[in-house]
Amino acid sequence: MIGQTERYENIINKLRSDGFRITPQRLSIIKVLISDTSHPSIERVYNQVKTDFPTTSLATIYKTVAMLKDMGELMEISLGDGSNRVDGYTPDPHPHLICTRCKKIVDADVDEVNAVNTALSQTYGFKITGHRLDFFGLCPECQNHSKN
Amino acid sequence: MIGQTERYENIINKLRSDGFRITPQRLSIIKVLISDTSHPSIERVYNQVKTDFPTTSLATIYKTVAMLKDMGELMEISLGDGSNRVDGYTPDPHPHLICTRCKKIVDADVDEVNAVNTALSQTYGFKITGHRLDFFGLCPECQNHSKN
DNA sequence: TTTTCTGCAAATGCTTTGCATGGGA
DNA sequence: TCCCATGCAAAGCATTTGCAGAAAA
Repeated sequence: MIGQTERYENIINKLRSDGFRITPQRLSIIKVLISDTSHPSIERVYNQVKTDFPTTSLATIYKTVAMLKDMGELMEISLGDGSNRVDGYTPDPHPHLICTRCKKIVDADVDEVNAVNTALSQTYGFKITGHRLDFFGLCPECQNHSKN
Repeated sequence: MIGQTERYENIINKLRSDGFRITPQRLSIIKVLISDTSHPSIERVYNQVKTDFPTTSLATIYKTVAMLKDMGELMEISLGDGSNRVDGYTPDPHPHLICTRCKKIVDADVDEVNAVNTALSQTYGFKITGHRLDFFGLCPECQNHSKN
């Protein structure tokens, strides 16, 4: 796991070498994405960026997120109910634990995932390039006061 | 794994005991869903049902699919690109292998998934009630003629 | 100066909803 | 008969697109 500052520099350099322009909006969006560990919605990213750039539009957020996604710098997480979230904090694939009550999303990291990956490649002949592993359930907090 | 006929009966009985009415449209939709192994889109289900009931509306398909989803009889699979598919063939959670080139979806079944499940519960304290495991990559066929 | 990016607004596409009619129970 | 279900059309909503002006290189 590399530091945030280094990661930020890397992304900027990649943008530059890919011929993309470095705009203040993009810098702001990248900053928010790599520092927000809460798996924010696009709307939430938008609101955070707007504190820097009040004139920023939602469309720009969408475009930049799509660009970074193409570059492999972030993942999209789709909740069960149709809504989407962005995970730019850790670009490497990893499972998510999604609390169906409070909608909290926790990054999980267990070795067994690699075993599944290997087993699937060998059994089905797929060349796996990515995965989305979402586990739905109740987080420890919600297991207690979940009388509803 | 139970037979299709038995599964069909089970769903009908469950509908009845839950106070839902048995309509020819519902029967037709259920038949299509539990027999179609291709992980069809809603649109595809719609077209198949229309051969039985030409007057069927998309809205009815959506409503029935939502009902069956609530009953736990089917899953929704979200492809990377925003489009959704329905998996009503096997109601038990299982990983999907999604080919990003030809959009084929393969049901996978590997023991290692249970190990991941257990590890997550123990490590993070979540009470896991469901999961959606999508692996993206290239199927064996597309690995060959994928020069594009 | 050239070309890309931004931001607005309109368009899109999937899904849901309201409501009058039809049809199970 | 009573209500739920259907099907149409309209509404909703998140996301995408077109385009004129702004800004990076």
